[in-house]
Amino acid sequence: MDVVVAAGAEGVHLALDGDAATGSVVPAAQVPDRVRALERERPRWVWADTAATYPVLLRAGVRVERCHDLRLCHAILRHAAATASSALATAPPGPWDAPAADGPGRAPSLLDDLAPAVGPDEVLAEHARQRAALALAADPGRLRLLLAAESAGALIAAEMSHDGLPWDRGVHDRLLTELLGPRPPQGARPSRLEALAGQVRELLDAPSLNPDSPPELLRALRAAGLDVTSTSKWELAELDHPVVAPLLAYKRLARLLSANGWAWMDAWISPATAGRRGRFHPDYVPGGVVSGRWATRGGGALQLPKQVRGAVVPDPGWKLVVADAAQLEPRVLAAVARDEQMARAGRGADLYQGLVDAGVVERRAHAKVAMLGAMYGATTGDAGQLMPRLARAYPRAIAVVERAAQAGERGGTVSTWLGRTSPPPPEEWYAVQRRASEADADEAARRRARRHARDRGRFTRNFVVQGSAAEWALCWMADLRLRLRALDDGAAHLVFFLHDEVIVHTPAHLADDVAAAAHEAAAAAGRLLFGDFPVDFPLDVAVVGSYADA
DNA sequence: ACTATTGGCGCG
DNA sequence: AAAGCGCGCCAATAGT
Repeated sequence: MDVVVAAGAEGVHLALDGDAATGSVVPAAQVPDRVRALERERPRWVWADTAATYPVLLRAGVRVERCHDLRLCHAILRHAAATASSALATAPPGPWDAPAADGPGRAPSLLDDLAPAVGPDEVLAEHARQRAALALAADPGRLRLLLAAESAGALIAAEMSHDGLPWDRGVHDRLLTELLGPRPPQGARPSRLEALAGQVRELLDAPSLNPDSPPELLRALRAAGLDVTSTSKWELAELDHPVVAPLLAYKRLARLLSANGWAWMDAWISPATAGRRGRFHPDYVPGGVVSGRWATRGGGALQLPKQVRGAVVPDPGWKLVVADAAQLEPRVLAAVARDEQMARAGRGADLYQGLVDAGVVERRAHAKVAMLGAMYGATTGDAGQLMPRLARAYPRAIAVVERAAQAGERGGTVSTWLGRTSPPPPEEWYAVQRRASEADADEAARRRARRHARDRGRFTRNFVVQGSAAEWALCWMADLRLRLRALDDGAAHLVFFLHDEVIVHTPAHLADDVAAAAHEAAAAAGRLLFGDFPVDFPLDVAVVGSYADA
């Protein structure tokens, strides 16, 4: 059963089975109670924008099992090759093509969230357009699954933002103090950082140098006789000079301070209360990356450095279950390509070791660099050298990424396993190609065009793998969420997601059940996407009292 | 004084 | 200065 939810001038419309005639209009304040009551029938909630609507329900203590997010699904169907001829895809841009509005904090009420342009009639119309577009697809099952997974992801993102990642401010402060020195007054450098800056100035004989300024630092390095073209740590690490060690230490600590220092803690970590740690509330953006990966807005949740993960600590009596999928992308590639040989290499817990055992490469490190090179489009270095051996051992898998790269180089699009289609190149890209193919094009123009073409090829090559892996991860997480809801009293809940890794916050006595659920969900996601194709998705799972111990 | 870009680096 | 993809964020700097 579908229940369509849409805000109108007189109240919020709730229509059963997409039929406006059977619907009712209720004041916004009563919506959470009505949703709670209807949820007992386990409907699929159809609404314009989970990020706008669901936080309101969550704040009222209401959770739902399933939804269909029209905005996210519109974006997929609008660009999918499989629905390219639909009315939805061929219409001029409309309200559904607007980017996601701001995050969870923006929504004072259901009524205010949904612009009149997307009133009840328009919501019903869009739902109908999406059904019509799906009906047109040659293989609608996959797209249907993608839309369900994307929508489930939207629910999870809102729930995780609402619940927050448990965070111990005391541990965080101790970490910072040990590494940087005590918290300084506003604007001042912490003592340890200031000491390192002093050493750098001394060793470079540059008494007024600001080491945070790349141009200044580069000039000082060159004045000291060092042959560098940038101030990046890769280049600095090559040098043999006493300034290298303190400078790299400075950069590392300066980064920690600016990205995840005390100011960040004050801005992003809510205070602890009795028996409960503080919380980090990231603002996730499902579908925020073209490949289907999530992005975040503010807080940098997807870049939490290993340095501060010790501050992620469960509430007293609770545990963190940290689960990540081992070598997800190559396994997904094997499945997408139906490459049984490569899937066989991944039968154990370590696909890279599997390549060694199969005699494809001598060392595990080579297997890793070769696989990454195949998926990212490496042409030089170790990765480039190893490509022919990989292609000989796994021709089907390599053919998939090569075909994707060729499509991109020609300016075409590619699609993931479930049918998310890559964006076409920007107009500028075509202009560059046209210029190079004119009769009087010079060598520079042709080189430029070839470089653009290869850049595009690497993007589409990676898109099919990264995007299909993102689909597996969404299915995994959605399945795990349902298992957690069914577990005991439903207390265990997802608190973090990072592309191929999740963290569940759980009462300690349920931790083993949660770990088992994570494994079961991984197997279920593999079957859901790839049927009986024999590919494994093993997890590394740890039950810990700190994220640093995972 | 303000906004946009750049260099650099964190994560997968 | 990364080789080889995808992001977001910060401080400094360039541009207006």
